[in-house]
Amino acid sequence: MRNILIIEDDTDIAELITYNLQKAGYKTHHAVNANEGLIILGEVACDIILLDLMLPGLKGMEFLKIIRSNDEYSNIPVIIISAKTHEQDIISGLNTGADDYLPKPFSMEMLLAKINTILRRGASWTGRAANILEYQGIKLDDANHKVYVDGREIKLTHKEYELLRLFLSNPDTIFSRDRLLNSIWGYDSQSYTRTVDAHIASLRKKLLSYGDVIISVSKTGYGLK
Amino acid sequence: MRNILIIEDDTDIAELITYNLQKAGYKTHHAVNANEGLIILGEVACDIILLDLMLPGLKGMEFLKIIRSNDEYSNIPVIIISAKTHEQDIISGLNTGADDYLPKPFSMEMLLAKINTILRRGASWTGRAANILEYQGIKLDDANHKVYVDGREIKLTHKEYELLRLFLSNPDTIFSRDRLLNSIWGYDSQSYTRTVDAHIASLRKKLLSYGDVIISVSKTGYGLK
DNA sequence: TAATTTTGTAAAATAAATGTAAAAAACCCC
DNA sequence: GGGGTTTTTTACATTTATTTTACAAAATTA
Repeated sequence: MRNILIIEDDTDIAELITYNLQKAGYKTHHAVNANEGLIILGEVACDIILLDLMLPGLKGMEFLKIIRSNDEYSNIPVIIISAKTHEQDIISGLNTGADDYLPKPFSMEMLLAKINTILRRGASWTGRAANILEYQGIKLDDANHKVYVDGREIKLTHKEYELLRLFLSNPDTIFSRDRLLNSIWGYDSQSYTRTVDAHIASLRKKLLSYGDVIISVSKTGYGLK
Repeated sequence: MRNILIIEDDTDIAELITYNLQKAGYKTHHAVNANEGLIILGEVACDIILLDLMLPGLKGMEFLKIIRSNDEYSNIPVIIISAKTHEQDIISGLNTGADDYLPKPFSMEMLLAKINTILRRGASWTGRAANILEYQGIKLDDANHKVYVDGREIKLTHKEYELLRLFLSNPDTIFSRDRLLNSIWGYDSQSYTRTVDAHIASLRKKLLSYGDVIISVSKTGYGLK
Protein backbone atom coordinates (compact mmCIF):
# COMPACT_ATOMS: atom_id res chain seq x y z
CA MET A 1 0.00 0.00 0.00
CA ARG A 2 1.23 3.48 -0.87
CA ASN A 3 1.97 5.92 1.93
CA ILE A 4 1.01 9.54 1.40
CA LEU A 5 2.17 12.27 3.73
CA ILE A 6 -0.11 15.29 4.00
CA ILE A 7 1.50 18.42 5.43
CA GLU A 8 -1.31 20.87 6.01
CA ASP A 9 -2.15 23.01 9.01
CA ASP A 10 -5.84 23.37 8.19
CA THR A 11 -7.26 20.22 9.75
CA ASP A 12 -10.54 20.48 7.85
CA ILE A 13 -8.76 20.30 4.54
CA ALA A 14 -6.44 17.61 5.82
CA GLU A 15 -9.36 15.50 6.96
CA LEU A 16 -11.12 15.90 3.67
CA ILE A 17 -8.03 14.82 1.78
CA THR A 18 -7.41 11.98 4.21
CA TYR A 19 -10.93 10.70 3.81
CA ASN A 20 -10.75 10.68 0.04
CA LEU A 21 -7.29 9.21 -0.25
CA GLN A 22 -8.13 6.42 2.15
CA LYS A 23 -11.24 5.69 0.14
CA ALA A 24 -8.99 5.44 -2.90
CA GLY A 25 -6.84 2.88 -1.14
CA TYR A 26 -3.92 4.94 0.09
CA LYS A 27 -2.43 5.00 3.55
CA THR A 28 -2.24 8.57 4.81
CA HIS A 29 -0.19 10.35 7.42
CA HIS A 30 -0.92 13.86 8.55
CA ALA A 31 1.46 16.51 9.83
CA VAL A 32 0.27 19.98 10.84
CA ASN A 33 3.65 21.58 10.27
CA ALA A 34 6.96 20.98 8.57
CA ASN A 35 8.78 19.68 11.61
CA GLU A 36 6.13 17.10 12.25
CA GLY A 37 6.42 16.19 8.57
CA LEU A 38 10.13 15.53 8.97
CA ILE A 39 9.45 13.28 11.96
CA ILE A 40 6.92 11.23 10.04
CA LEU A 41 9.32 10.94 7.11
CA GLY A 42 11.77 9.39 9.54
CA GLU A 43 9.25 6.83 10.62
CA VAL A 44 7.38 5.97 7.47
CA ALA A 45 8.70 5.38 4.00
CA CYS A 46 6.44 7.75 2.12
CA ASP A 47 5.70 7.45 -1.58
CA ILE A 48 4.42 10.94 -2.11
CA ILE A 49 4.14 14.19 -0.14
CA LEU A 50 1.30 16.70 -0.38
CA LEU A 51 2.68 19.98 0.84
CA ASP A 52 0.81 23.09 1.81
CA LEU A 53 2.98 26.18 1.39
CA MET A 54 1.50 28.41 4.07
CA LEU A 55 2.57 26.67 7.22
CA PRO A 56 3.14 28.03 10.70
CA GLY A 57 6.81 27.97 11.63
CA LEU A 58 9.06 26.44 8.99
CA LYS A 59 7.60 27.43 5.64
CA GLY A 60 6.62 25.01 2.93
CA MET A 61 9.29 26.10 0.49
CA GLU A 62 11.97 25.74 3.15
CA PHE A 63 10.73 22.26 3.86
CA LEU A 64 10.88 21.44 0.17
CA LYS A 65 14.48 22.63 -0.04
CA ILE A 66 15.43 20.48 2.94
CA ILE A 67 13.78 17.44 1.43
CA ARG A 68 15.45 17.97 -1.90
CA SER A 69 18.90 18.30 -0.43
CA ASN A 70 18.58 15.26 1.79
CA ASP A 71 19.86 12.04 0.26
CA GLU A 72 17.28 9.89 1.87
CA TYR A 73 14.24 11.91 0.89
CA SER A 74 15.26 13.69 -2.27
CA ASN A 75 13.52 11.19 -4.49
CA ILE A 76 10.11 11.43 -2.90
CA PRO A 77 7.67 13.17 -5.24
CA VAL A 78 6.11 16.35 -3.84
CA ILE A 79 2.83 17.93 -4.90
CA ILE A 80 2.39 21.45 -3.65
CA ILE A 81 -1.12 22.47 -2.69
CA SER A 82 -1.45 26.17 -2.20
CA ALA A 83 -3.74 29.17 -2.31
CA LYS A 84 -0.98 31.07 -4.07
CA THR A 85 -2.00 30.74 -7.66
CA HIS A 86 0.14 33.27 -9.44
CA GLU A 87 2.20 31.98 -12.27
CA GLN A 88 5.41 32.97 -10.53
CA ASP A 89 4.47 30.94 -7.45
CA ILE A 90 3.86 27.88 -9.55
CA ILE A 91 7.07 28.27 -11.50
CA SER A 92 9.16 28.81 -8.41
CA GLY A 93 7.54 25.80 -6.74
CA LEU A 94 8.34 23.59 -9.69
CA ASN A 95 11.86 24.93 -9.96
CA THR A 96 12.49 24.31 -6.29
CA GLY A 97 11.82 20.67 -6.93
CA ALA A 98 8.10 20.04 -6.65
CA ASP A 99 6.66 17.54 -9.06
CA ASP A 100 3.35 19.26 -9.46
CA TYR A 101 1.45 22.25 -8.18
CA LEU A 102 -2.22 22.20 -7.32
CA PRO A 103 -3.89 25.56 -6.71
CA LYS A 104 -6.55 25.74 -4.01
CA PRO A 105 -9.38 25.14 -4.19
CA PHE A 106 -9.12 21.86 -6.02
CA SER A 107 -11.38 18.90 -6.53
CA MET A 108 -10.57 15.51 -5.10
CA GLU A 109 -10.83 14.10 -8.57
CA MET A 110 -8.06 16.41 -9.73
CA LEU A 111 -5.91 15.55 -6.74
CA LEU A 112 -6.34 11.84 -7.36
CA ALA A 113 -5.58 12.25 -11.06
CA LYS A 114 -2.33 14.04 -10.22
CA ILE A 115 -1.33 11.52 -7.59
CA ASN A 116 -2.01 8.65 -9.95
CA THR A 117 -0.08 10.35 -12.72
CA ILE A 118 2.97 10.67 -10.55
CA LEU A 119 2.77 7.23 -9.02
CA ARG A 120 2.26 5.70 -12.46
CA ARG A 121 5.73 6.91 -13.34
CA GLY A 122 6.90 5.72 -9.98
CA ALA A 123 7.58 2.17 -10.93
CA SER A 124 11.23 3.01 -11.29
CA TRP A 125 11.78 5.13 -8.21
CA THR A 126 10.37 3.64 -5.08
CA GLY A 127 10.33 6.64 -2.80
CA ARG A 128 13.14 5.13 -0.85
CA ALA A 129 16.73 6.10 -0.85
CA ALA A 130 18.84 3.19 -1.98
CA ASN A 131 17.77 0.35 -4.16
CA ILE A 132 20.25 -2.07 -2.71
CA LEU A 133 20.80 -2.20 1.01
CA GLU A 134 23.58 -4.22 2.58
CA TYR A 135 24.49 -5.04 6.11
CA GLN A 136 27.13 -7.63 6.82
CA GLY A 137 26.18 -10.70 4.78
CA ILE A 138 22.63 -9.49 4.24
CA LYS A 139 21.68 -7.90 0.94
CA LEU A 140 18.27 -6.47 0.14
CA ASP A 141 17.49 -5.61 -3.48
CA ASP A 142 14.45 -3.40 -3.25
CA ALA A 143 13.83 -2.98 -6.96
CA ASN A 144 13.53 -6.70 -7.41
CA HIS A 145 12.16 -7.35 -3.99
CA LYS A 146 14.73 -9.99 -3.16
CA VAL A 147 16.88 -10.73 -0.14
CA TYR A 148 20.15 -12.60 -0.03
CA VAL A 149 22.11 -14.05 2.86
CA ASP A 150 25.72 -14.69 1.96
CA GLY A 151 24.72 -14.45 -1.68
CA ARG A 152 22.00 -17.04 -1.40
CA GLU A 153 18.42 -15.88 -1.89
CA ILE A 154 16.02 -16.32 1.00
CA LYS A 155 12.25 -16.08 0.86
CA LEU A 156 10.64 -13.62 3.22
CA THR A 157 6.99 -12.89 3.76
CA HIS A 158 5.82 -9.38 3.15
CA LYS A 159 5.92 -8.23 6.77
CA GLU A 160 9.33 -9.78 7.33
CA TYR A 161 10.58 -8.02 4.23
CA GLU A 162 9.24 -4.66 5.37
CA LEU A 163 10.80 -5.05 8.77
CA LEU A 164 14.15 -5.92 7.33
CA ARG A 165 14.04 -3.06 4.89
CA LEU A 166 13.20 -0.59 7.61
CA PHE A 167 16.08 -1.82 9.75
CA LEU A 168 18.55 -1.80 6.90
CA SER A 169 17.56 1.74 5.86
CA ASN A 170 17.99 2.97 9.42
CA PRO A 171 20.84 0.91 10.79
CA ASP A 172 21.37 3.17 13.77
CA THR A 173 17.81 3.39 14.94
CA ILE A 174 16.08 1.34 17.58
CA PHE A 175 12.41 1.15 16.65
CA SER A 176 9.80 0.83 19.33
CA ARG A 177 7.08 -1.72 18.72
CA ASP A 178 4.65 1.14 18.36
CA ARG A 179 6.74 2.76 15.71
CA LEU A 180 7.08 -0.49 13.84
CA LEU A 181 3.33 -0.99 13.99
CA ASN A 182 2.83 2.51 12.68
CA SER A 183 5.30 2.26 9.85
CA ILE A 184 4.58 -1.21 8.66
CA TRP A 185 1.15 -2.12 9.88
CA GLY A 186 -0.25 1.37 9.72
CA TYR A 187 -2.50 1.65 12.71
CA ASP A 188 -2.28 2.82 16.25
CA SER A 189 -1.67 -0.13 18.45
CA GLN A 190 -4.29 0.21 21.09
CA SER A 191 -4.07 -3.16 22.77
CA TYR A 192 -0.91 -4.52 21.31
CA THR A 193 -0.19 -8.15 21.36
CA ARG A 194 2.97 -9.99 20.44
CA THR A 195 2.61 -9.58 16.71
CA VAL A 196 5.81 -7.67 16.18
CA ASP A 197 7.82 -10.04 18.32
CA ALA A 198 6.52 -13.03 16.43
CA HIS A 199 7.57 -11.52 13.12
CA ILE A 200 10.97 -10.58 14.45
CA ALA A 201 11.45 -14.14 15.59
CA SER A 202 10.67 -15.64 12.22
CA LEU A 203 12.75 -13.03 10.43
CA ARG A 204 15.71 -13.83 12.65
CA LYS A 205 15.33 -17.50 11.89
CA LYS A 206 15.30 -16.89 8.15
CA LEU A 207 18.41 -14.72 8.38
CA LEU A 208 20.24 -17.84 9.56
CA SER A 209 23.64 -16.99 10.99
CA TYR A 210 22.83 -13.29 10.79
CA GLY A 211 19.71 -13.61 12.92
CA ASP A 212 21.40 -11.91 15.79
CA VAL A 213 22.13 -8.69 13.94
CA ILE A 214 18.61 -7.75 14.96
CA ILE A 215 18.93 -6.94 18.59
CA SER A 216 16.23 -6.28 21.09
CA VAL A 217 16.65 -3.51 23.57
CA SER A 218 14.60 -4.30 26.58
CA LYS A 219 11.61 -2.02 27.09
CA THR A 220 12.62 -0.10 24.00
CA GLY A 221 12.31 -2.07 20.82
CA TYR A 222 14.28 -3.61 17.98
CA GLY A 223 17.07 -2.49 15.74
CA LEU A 224 20.33 -3.47 14.13
CA LYS A 225 23.39 -4.30 16.15
CA MET B 1 20.98 16.49 -25.81
CA ARG B 2 17.31 15.93 -25.12
CA ASN B 3 14.88 15.49 -27.98
CA ILE B 4 11.50 17.09 -27.71
CA LEU B 5 8.69 16.32 -30.12
CA ILE B 6 6.15 19.07 -30.63
CA ILE B 7 2.85 18.02 -32.16
CA GLU B 8 0.98 21.19 -32.95
CA ASP B 9 -0.84 22.27 -36.09
CA ASP B 10 -0.56 25.98 -35.42
CA THR B 11 2.84 26.75 -36.88
CA ASP B 12 3.12 30.11 -35.12
CA ILE B 13 2.84 28.49 -31.74
CA ALA B 14 5.10 25.66 -32.80
CA GLU B 15 7.76 28.10 -33.93
CA LEU B 16 7.55 30.05 -30.73
CA ILE B 17 7.97 26.90 -28.68
CA THR B 18 10.74 25.67 -30.93
CA TYR B 19 12.64 28.91 -30.60
CA ASN B 20 12.46 28.92 -26.83
CA LEU B 21 13.26 25.27 -26.35
CA GLN B 22 16.26 25.50 -28.63
CA LYS B 23 17.45 28.50 -26.70
CA ALA B 24 17.14 26.39 -23.56
CA GLY B 25 19.34 23.73 -25.11
CA TYR B 26 16.86 21.19 -26.39
CA LYS B 27 16.66 19.63 -29.78
CA THR B 28 13.17 19.96 -31.20
CA HIS B 29 11.14 18.10 -33.79
CA HIS B 30 7.90 19.41 -35.14
CA ALA B 31 4.91 17.50 -36.44
CA VAL B 32 1.77 19.22 -37.67
CA ASN B 33 -0.47 16.23 -37.03
CA ALA B 34 -0.55 12.96 -35.17
CA ASN B 35 0.47 10.76 -38.06
CA GLU B 36 3.55 12.85 -38.68
CA GLY B 37 4.21 12.58 -34.96
CA LEU B 38 4.17 8.82 -35.16
CA ILE B 39 6.61 8.88 -38.05
CA ILE B 40 9.04 11.08 -36.14
CA LEU B 41 8.75 8.83 -33.09
CA GLY B 42 9.85 5.96 -35.26
CA GLU B 43 12.92 7.88 -36.35
CA VAL B 44 14.01 9.76 -33.23
CA ALA B 45 14.22 8.55 -29.65
CA CYS B 46 12.25 11.36 -28.06
CA ASP B 47 12.53 12.27 -24.41
CA ILE B 48 9.32 14.17 -24.15
CA ILE B 49 6.27 14.94 -26.28
CA LEU B 50 4.32 18.19 -26.28
CA LEU B 51 0.90 17.37 -27.60
CA ASP B 52 -1.77 19.73 -28.78
CA LEU B 53 -5.23 18.19 -28.42
CA MET B 54 -7.02 19.94 -31.28
CA LEU B 55 -5.39 18.39 -34.28
CA PRO B 56 -6.69 17.88 -37.78
CA GLY B 57 -7.27 14.22 -38.53
CA LEU B 58 -6.33 11.88 -35.72
CA LYS B 59 -7.15 13.69 -32.50
CA GLY B 60 -4.69 14.32 -29.73
CA MET B 61 -6.35 12.03 -27.25
CA GLU B 62 -6.40 9.22 -29.78
CA PHE B 63 -2.72 9.75 -30.38
CA LEU B 64 -2.09 9.63 -26.64
CA LYS B 65 -3.95 6.34 -26.33
CA ILE B 66 -1.91 4.86 -29.16
CA ILE B 67 1.34 5.99 -27.57
CA ARG B 68 0.38 4.64 -24.21
CA SER B 69 -0.55 1.23 -25.50
CA ASN B 70 2.58 0.86 -27.59
CA ASP B 71 5.40 -0.92 -25.83
CA GLU B 72 8.08 1.10 -27.44
CA TYR B 73 6.65 4.52 -26.74
CA SER B 74 4.58 4.03 -23.62
CA ASN B 75 7.28 5.39 -21.36
CA ILE B 76 7.76 8.69 -23.11
CA PRO B 77 6.38 11.55 -20.98
CA VAL B 78 3.63 13.58 -22.62
CA ILE B 79 2.64 17.13 -21.77
CA ILE B 80 -0.69 18.15 -23.21
CA ILE B 81 -1.00 21.74 -24.34
CA SER B 82 -4.55 22.71 -25.03
CA ALA B 83 -7.08 25.49 -25.14
CA LYS B 84 -9.52 23.19 -23.39
CA THR B 85 -9.16 24.32 -19.83
CA HIS B 86 -12.11 22.77 -18.07
CA GLU B 87 -11.32 20.66 -15.08
CA GLN B 88 -12.82 17.59 -16.74
CA ASP B 89 -10.58 18.01 -19.77
CA ILE B 90 -7.51 18.12 -17.56
CA ILE B 91 -8.55 15.11 -15.50
CA SER B 92 -9.36 13.05 -18.52
CA GLY B 93 -6.05 14.00 -20.11
CA LEU B 94 -4.11 12.93 -17.04
CA ASN B 95 -6.10 9.73 -16.69
CA THR B 96 -5.47 8.85 -20.30
CA GLY B 97 -1.79 8.89 -19.52
CA ALA B 98 -0.49 12.41 -19.90
CA ASP B 99 2.16 13.49 -17.43
CA ASP B 100 1.04 17.07 -17.25
CA TYR B 101 -1.49 19.44 -18.76
CA LEU B 102 -0.74 22.97 -19.75
CA PRO B 103 -3.70 25.20 -20.58
CA LYS B 104 -3.27 27.73 -23.37
CA PRO B 105 -2.17 30.39 -23.25
CA PHE B 106 0.94 29.60 -21.29
CA SER B 107 4.25 31.29 -20.71
CA MET B 108 7.50 29.84 -21.94
CA GLU B 109 8.80 29.97 -18.44
CA MET B 110 5.96 27.75 -17.28
CA LEU B 111 6.51 25.34 -20.15
CA LEU B 112 10.21 25.10 -19.37
CA ALA B 113 9.52 24.60 -15.66
CA LYS B 114 7.19 21.72 -16.47
CA ILE B 115 9.57 20.16 -18.96
CA ASN B 116 12.43 20.38 -16.48
CA THR B 117 10.31 18.93 -13.72
CA ILE B 118 9.53 15.90 -15.79
CA LEU B 119 13.00 15.41 -17.19
CA ARG B 120 14.50 15.79 -13.74
CA ARG B 121 12.86 12.47 -12.97
CA GLY B 122 14.79 10.97 -15.83
CA ALA B 123 11.78 9.02 -16.85
CA SER B 124 12.89 8.33 -20.35
CA TRP B 125 14.49 5.07 -21.08
CA THR B 126 13.65 3.56 -24.40
CA GLY B 127 14.63 0.04 -23.67
CA ARG B 128 14.37 -1.84 -26.89
CA ALA B 129 13.80 -5.51 -26.25
CA ALA B 130 15.95 -8.20 -27.72
CA ASN B 131 14.38 -10.08 -30.56
CA ILE B 132 14.74 -13.56 -29.15
CA LEU B 133 14.32 -14.19 -25.48
CA GLU B 134 15.08 -17.51 -23.85
CA TYR B 135 14.60 -18.87 -20.38
CA GLN B 136 15.11 -22.52 -19.70
CA GLY B 137 13.12 -24.39 -22.32
CA ILE B 138 11.04 -21.35 -23.22
CA LYS B 139 11.87 -19.37 -26.33
CA LEU B 140 10.09 -16.20 -27.41
CA ASP B 141 10.69 -14.90 -30.90
CA ASP B 142 9.45 -11.35 -30.76
CA ALA B 143 9.97 -10.53 -34.41
CA ASN B 144 7.71 -13.37 -35.47
CA HIS B 145 5.54 -13.24 -32.41
CA LYS B 146 5.96 -16.91 -31.67
CA VAL B 147 6.67 -18.88 -28.53
CA TYR B 148 8.24 -22.30 -28.23
CA VAL B 149 8.38 -24.72 -25.34
CA ASP B 150 11.13 -27.30 -25.77
CA GLY B 151 11.21 -26.38 -29.44
CA ARG B 152 7.52 -26.96 -29.97
CA GLU B 153 5.39 -23.92 -30.78
CA ILE B 154 2.59 -22.99 -28.41
CA LYS B 155 -0.26 -20.61 -29.10
CA LEU B 156 -0.65 -17.76 -26.66
CA THR B 157 -3.29 -15.07 -26.59
CA HIS B 158 -2.14 -11.51 -26.81
CA LYS B 159 -2.20 -10.81 -23.07
CA GLU B 160 -0.43 -14.05 -22.27
CA TYR B 161 2.22 -13.20 -24.79
CA GLU B 162 2.75 -9.73 -23.37
CA LEU B 163 3.04 -11.10 -19.86
CA LEU B 164 5.56 -13.68 -20.90
CA ARG B 165 7.61 -11.16 -22.83
CA LEU B 166 7.67 -8.78 -19.92
CA PHE B 167 8.86 -11.51 -17.60
CA LEU B 168 11.49 -12.78 -20.00
CA SER B 169 12.84 -9.28 -20.59
CA ASN B 170 13.11 -8.68 -16.85
CA PRO B 171 13.97 -12.05 -15.39
CA ASP B 172 14.98 -10.66 -12.02
CA THR B 173 12.01 -8.47 -11.37
CA ILE B 174 8.90 -9.26 -9.41
CA PHE B 175 6.06 -7.25 -10.94
CA SER B 176 3.17 -6.13 -8.79
CA ARG B 177 -0.28 -6.66 -10.22
CA ASP B 178 -0.62 -2.91 -10.50
CA ARG B 179 2.53 -2.64 -12.48
CA LEU B 180 1.43 -5.43 -14.78
CA LEU B 181 -1.90 -3.72 -15.29
CA ASN B 182 -0.08 -0.50 -16.04
CA SER B 183 2.40 -2.03 -18.41
CA ILE B 184 0.15 -4.38 -20.30
CA TRP B 185 -3.40 -3.27 -19.88
CA GLY B 186 -3.22 0.52 -19.58
CA TYR B 187 -3.30 3.02 -16.79
CA ASP B 188 -6.50 3.67 -14.99
CA SER B 189 -6.72 0.23 -13.53
CA GLN B 190 -8.88 1.32 -10.66
CA SER B 191 -10.94 -1.54 -9.36
CA TYR B 192 -8.79 -4.50 -10.03
CA THR B 193 -10.27 -7.90 -9.88
CA ARG B 194 -8.56 -11.17 -10.53
CA THR B 195 -7.79 -10.49 -14.15
CA VAL B 196 -4.04 -10.73 -13.84
CA ASP B 197 -4.22 -13.91 -11.82
CA ALA B 198 -6.49 -15.52 -14.36
CA HIS B 199 -4.08 -14.75 -17.18
CA ILE B 200 -1.13 -15.98 -15.18
CA ALA B 201 -2.98 -19.22 -14.57
CA SER B 202 -3.68 -19.82 -18.23
CA LEU B 203 -0.18 -18.81 -19.24
CA ARG B 204 1.25 -21.27 -16.74
CA LYS B 205 -0.90 -24.01 -18.11
CA LYS B 206 0.21 -23.35 -21.66
CA LEU B 207 3.86 -23.36 -20.62
CA LEU B 208 3.35 -27.02 -19.65
CA SER B 209 6.24 -28.33 -17.61
CA TYR B 210 7.69 -24.83 -17.35
CA GLY B 211 4.55 -23.38 -15.81
CA ASP B 212 6.23 -23.08 -12.46
CA VAL B 213 9.00 -20.79 -13.66
CA ILE B 214 6.46 -18.03 -13.03
CA ILE B 215 6.37 -17.67 -9.31
CA SER B 216 4.02 -15.66 -7.20
CA VAL B 217 5.31 -13.67 -4.27
CA SER B 218 2.51 -13.17 -1.84
CA LYS B 219 1.28 -9.58 -1.53
CA THR B 220 3.91 -8.57 -4.03
CA GLY B 221 3.27 -9.95 -7.47
CA TYR B 222 4.62 -12.28 -10.12
CA GLY B 223 7.99 -12.87 -11.69
CA LEU B 224 10.41 -15.50 -12.92
CA LYS B 225 11.92 -18.03 -10.58
C1' DT C 1 18.04 -13.38 45.22
C1' DA C 2 13.10 -13.39 44.60
C1' DA C 3 9.56 -11.18 42.35
C1' DT C 4 8.21 -8.98 38.42
C1' DT C 5 8.37 -7.70 33.84
C1' DT C 6 9.81 -8.36 29.29
C1' DT C 7 11.17 -11.14 25.45
C1' DG C 8 11.68 -15.73 22.67
C1' DT C 9 9.35 -19.17 20.38
C1' DA C 10 6.43 -22.91 18.80
C1' DA C 11 2.07 -23.97 17.59
C1' DA C 12 -2.87 -23.16 17.11
C1' DA C 13 -6.35 -20.13 15.34
C1' DT C 14 -7.62 -16.75 12.24
C1' DA C 15 -7.28 -14.07 8.20
C1' DA C 16 -5.80 -13.13 3.68
C1' DA C 17 -3.95 -14.10 -0.77
C1' DT C 18 -3.67 -17.08 -4.60
C1' DG C 19 -5.13 -21.06 -7.84
C1' DT C 20 -8.52 -22.50 -10.81
C1' DA C 21 -12.53 -23.68 -13.46
C1' DA C 22 -16.27 -22.05 -15.55
C1' DA C 23 -19.75 -18.53 -16.60
C1' DA C 24 -20.42 -13.97 -18.47
C1' DA C 25 -19.00 -10.25 -21.18
C1' DA C 26 -16.44 -8.15 -24.68
C1' DC C 27 -14.11 -8.37 -28.88
C1' DC C 28 -13.19 -9.57 -33.64
C1' DC C 29 -13.54 -11.28 -38.15
C1' DC C 30 -15.99 -12.34 -41.79
C1' DG D 1 -25.34 -9.99 -36.98
C1' DG D 2 -23.44 -14.73 -35.97
C1' DG D 3 -19.85 -17.73 -34.42
C1' DG D 4 -15.59 -18.26 -32.61
C1' DT D 5 -12.15 -16.35 -29.69
C1' DT D 6 -10.30 -13.70 -26.00
C1' DT D 7 -10.85 -11.33 -21.79
C1' DT D 8 -12.98 -10.42 -17.45
C1' DT D 9 -15.52 -11.72 -13.62
C1' DT D 10 -17.12 -14.85 -10.25
C1' DA D 11 -17.15 -18.42 -6.87
C1' DC D 12 -15.06 -21.62 -4.35
C1' DA D 13 -10.84 -24.50 -3.13
C1' DT D 14 -6.35 -24.32 -1.65
C1' DT D 15 -2.37 -22.39 0.06
C1' DT D 16 0.14 -19.06 2.54
C1' DA D 17 0.59 -15.37 5.82
C1' DT D 18 -0.58 -13.17 10.11
C1' DT D 19 -2.12 -12.91 14.68
C1' DT D 20 -2.91 -14.82 18.96
C1' DT D 21 -1.90 -17.80 22.64
C1' DA D 22 0.66 -20.11 26.06
C1' DC D 23 4.53 -21.09 28.27
C1' DA D 24 9.67 -20.90 28.70
C1' DA D 25 13.61 -18.08 29.09
C1' DA D 26 15.86 -13.91 29.95
C1' DA D 27 16.24 -9.43 31.78
C1' DT D 28 15.07 -5.99 35.03
C1' DT D 29 13.66 -4.34 39.41
C1' DA D 30 13.51 -4.05 44.23
